[in-house]
Amino acid sequence: MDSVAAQDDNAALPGPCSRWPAESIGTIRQVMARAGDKWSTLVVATLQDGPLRYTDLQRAIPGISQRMLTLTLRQLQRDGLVTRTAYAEVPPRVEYALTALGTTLLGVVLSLIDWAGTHHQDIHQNQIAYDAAQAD
Amino acid sequence: MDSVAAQDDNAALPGPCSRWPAESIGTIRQVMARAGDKWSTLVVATLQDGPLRYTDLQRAIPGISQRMLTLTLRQLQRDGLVTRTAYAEVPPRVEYALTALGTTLLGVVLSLIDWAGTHHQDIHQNQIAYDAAQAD
DNA sequence: CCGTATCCTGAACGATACTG
DNA sequence: CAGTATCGTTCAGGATACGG
Repeated sequence: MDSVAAQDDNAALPGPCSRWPAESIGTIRQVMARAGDKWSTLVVATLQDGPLRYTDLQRAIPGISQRMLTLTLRQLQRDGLVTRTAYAEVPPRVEYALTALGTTLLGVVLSLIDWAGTHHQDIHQNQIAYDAAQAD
Repeated sequence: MDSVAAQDDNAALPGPCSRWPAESIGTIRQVMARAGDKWSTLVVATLQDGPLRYTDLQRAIPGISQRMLTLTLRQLQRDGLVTRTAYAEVPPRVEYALTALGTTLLGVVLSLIDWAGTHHQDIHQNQIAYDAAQAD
């Protein structure tokens, strides 16, 4: 098992003259580590229409490795964002689903994805323009 | 300078689909690399009230290194999310500000931060419960 | 079918030193 | 003041192989 880096830096940082309340930095960072993680985001978004099995998730998310899928699911489960339900059958079946909390995150994630779809073309053009300007 | 890895994944994201259109994965990943990055997020959020100078940003964001601040600003600038304005004065002054596009991202980012503030306590409790269950 | 265990590489990041 | 250049480390994450 890899290190999971679940460190709790909710404690205040020593930085008096910050615009950001120092304690919120840790909070934001913690949330970003989950809500901003590309695999977590994709898994949450993929579960939006209902429970899915491990293999279904793997097929639904091209490019994810077994390792990262398992790791991501464990994190989400630990955070209470998804549930894992194993059915004692043959062959074995395991289903993952969003919790109520996970569903609240889904809203935010979908906003992000929506923003992506709306603006990625603009961004791409900006990048081309910027790179062209640098080439001078 | 670090590699910038500006890979080109095209195709628009049409809308919610039960399975992920493979071509949208790249798009999402690209956006996540910006909108989900902790430093980018913090910089954008810090610029919400108006333009700031390099040093101000550094003070406003505890824990960011010079290197990452510069790198993050360059990325955001390249994506057309922030502007860089240098005034030919003595001493030199450079101001960074959100573009219109950057402001649209700000909304999403603030949602994310809001979600963080609302639920991080729950998440923390879930983690404790999960860890306790594992300890058996 | 649903994972876990191990190895390994390259990218991210911080620290430090230097410049216009 | 506002960066750039370089180095060293850490670690995320892919590939692979194996177990329940």
